[in-house]
Amino acid sequence: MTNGGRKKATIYDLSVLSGSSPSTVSAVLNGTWRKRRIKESTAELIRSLAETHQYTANRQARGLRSSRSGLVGLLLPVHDNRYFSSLAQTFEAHVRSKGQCPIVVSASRDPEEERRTAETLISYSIDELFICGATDPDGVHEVCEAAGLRHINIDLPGTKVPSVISDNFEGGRLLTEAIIRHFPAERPLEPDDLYLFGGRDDHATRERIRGFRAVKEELLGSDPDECIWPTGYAADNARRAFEAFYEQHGKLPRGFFVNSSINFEGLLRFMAEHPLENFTDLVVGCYDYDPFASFLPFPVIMIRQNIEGMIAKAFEVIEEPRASLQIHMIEPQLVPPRTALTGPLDALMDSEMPQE
Amino acid sequence: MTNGGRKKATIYDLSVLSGSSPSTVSAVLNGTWRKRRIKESTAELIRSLAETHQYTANRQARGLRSSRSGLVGLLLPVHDNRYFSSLAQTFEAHVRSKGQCPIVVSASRDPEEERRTAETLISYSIDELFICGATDPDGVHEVCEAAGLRHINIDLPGTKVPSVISDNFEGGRLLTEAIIRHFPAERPLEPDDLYLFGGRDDHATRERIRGFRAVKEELLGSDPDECIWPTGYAADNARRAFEAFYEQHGKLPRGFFVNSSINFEGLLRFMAEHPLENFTDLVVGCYDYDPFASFLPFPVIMIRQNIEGMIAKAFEVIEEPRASLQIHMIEPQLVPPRTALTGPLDALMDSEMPQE
DNA sequence: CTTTTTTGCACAATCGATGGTGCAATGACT
DNA sequence: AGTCATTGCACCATCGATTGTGCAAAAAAG
Repeated sequence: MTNGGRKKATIYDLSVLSGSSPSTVSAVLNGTWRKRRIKESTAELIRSLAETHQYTANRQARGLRSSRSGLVGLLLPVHDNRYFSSLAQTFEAHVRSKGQCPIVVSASRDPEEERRTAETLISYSIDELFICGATDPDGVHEVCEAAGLRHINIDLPGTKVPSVISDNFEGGRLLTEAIIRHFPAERPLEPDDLYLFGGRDDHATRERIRGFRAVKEELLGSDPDECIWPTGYAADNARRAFEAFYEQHGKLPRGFFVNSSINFEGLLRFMAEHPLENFTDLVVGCYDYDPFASFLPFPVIMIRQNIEGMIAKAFEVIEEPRASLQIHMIEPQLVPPRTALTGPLDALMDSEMPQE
Repeated sequence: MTNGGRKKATIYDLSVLSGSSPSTVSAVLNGTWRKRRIKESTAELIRSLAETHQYTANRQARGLRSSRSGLVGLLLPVHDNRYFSSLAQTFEAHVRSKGQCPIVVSASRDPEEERRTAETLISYSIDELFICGATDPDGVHEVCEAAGLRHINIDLPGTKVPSVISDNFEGGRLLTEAIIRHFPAERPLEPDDLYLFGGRDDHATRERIRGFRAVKEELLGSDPDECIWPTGYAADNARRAFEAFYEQHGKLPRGFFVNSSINFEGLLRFMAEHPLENFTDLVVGCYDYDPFASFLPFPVIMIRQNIEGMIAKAFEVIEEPRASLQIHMIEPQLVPPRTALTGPLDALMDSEMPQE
């Protein structure tokens, strides 16, 4: 270690070593030195000193002075789910490619927590905030607005700044239609055989339900209200809903529209406690994609939201100086059963060679 | 908005408004005011002003002064995977409960990227770093050491600071034994029917292989070298390995030990291109737990690493002033097929009530 | 009514980097 | 030789919060 082992070198250290002033050192190391007419040889000297002393700028100091931090925040409902973790992965790649540092935090779908978390991020002077799947996007907006922080909504729209979301109506339609058509013509699905479980009273769920009902009306001719069970996003709430249904009817519906992979986990929990034979005439549609779920022993039709598309669009829109207050819809994709799609990891993994 | 809409209030603003000095304001708002013998009524006044002006401390300024930031880092290989995203979720909860801000970043299992990422985090003066699944933990250690940053290894051990890892040998044994015993006595598994796929030359893989081989030797009497295929962690590498095997043998092995859920995705990719009938006499063991994988149409035995246990232990050890250079092993758990376990989300979701 | 103690707070340096401004030294030009 | 422009850099205030120190005013003690 060139360094004694402890404290990091500062521009003042390098200033002493190089015989230049701190401002010169600063200019050399942050790239503004040409503008300041620093001699090439001076710059060279300082750069080499920085190198040997492993200098890295203290970003808190820089951020304090410039009131920017190089941090870009992503506010998620939760981490532990393939949809949001893929979002995080993709977000990270985008932020890194701009030379900034991603900071991904979850707020449990709790409006209060969302605001507090945004406050915290703001106190670190983050440069931008991507608000994903927030229960109260406009609440978070106020916090950002008050701090003059650029932000954008993803996945669930707000009314104060632009949003980039999945086309949930169309996705709901696609998925519902695919479920219905998956049943053979000789044993067609009845209207009261197709239920929607999960989700809550948010924009995404409402739109999916709208698509669901439209297609049911269109293809099955009717659309009973009792086929909609919004159980919230917790897996265990969904499980209880399935249990309740099973108690009531002695069986499950033949067709399911499950509103998210988390709700789908509730179905697994139900299934773990009931014999497999009960699920031979079952088609599940899930609004989310998970590779393992796609291969379950009954037909699972999934919707994969276009994560790369949404993130890319969001970065595009957030850079626009005067973006119009608009909801950008990104088309999701229908995934037939037994399909293994590639994800954001596949872009990374090239570098990883088998050992030995 | 009490605030005009723009710049955040500072202690100087409050100092003017309250008629006290900035240092008094600071002391009141950071809790050290009793030590400084500030009058209760003064404190009260300042607190109420802070409230109405929505004051929040600028953490870059605080961090600069105190050379602490309140940020705690978690360095992951990747986000997009249930194991690591559960880790992130659990880590977040722990950090939050200490009143600090979690910052989770991934480094793609690339040693160079790992060091750079650690450097970046250090430049933000993070207070602690949890190094999870790093390809080169000791490389990251050097960076941390040079900056005087407390750190600890998780999941993959290093040699310079304490590590908290899964007991991979025991987990490997458990999983291998469960795979073997899952075959009925009348059609027992032959030694060359049980293969291990995935992983690379890291501590975890080596230990799992050691467990695998020990159990094979013990229960099946022999343990051919060609049954070990370390393909790296990329899904597509694993897929190619399965294809290659299939080419070569015209079938898959009857028993699989798959080294991670990411490798398991490679198996799915393989299966998507081959008829389902090929997989009737197949038992898969996977070193990772994923609820959907557990319900696949063939027996899937999984290992769930004790994430909560590992994180809790890591926080405990990292707080110890002079922790001994030790590898703490946390026992993983064998998960039989068709099991839906609860995860870190279940602790959160209570607050989420079904709507309507 | 002094002297001592306690109370309550203000002052000022500091953390590390940034960027506007000023000024000496050098070279160019008449 | 004298004027002017250019080069190359140093100086200093600043960002917002923290913290050691000092010192008046009030209270207690004598």
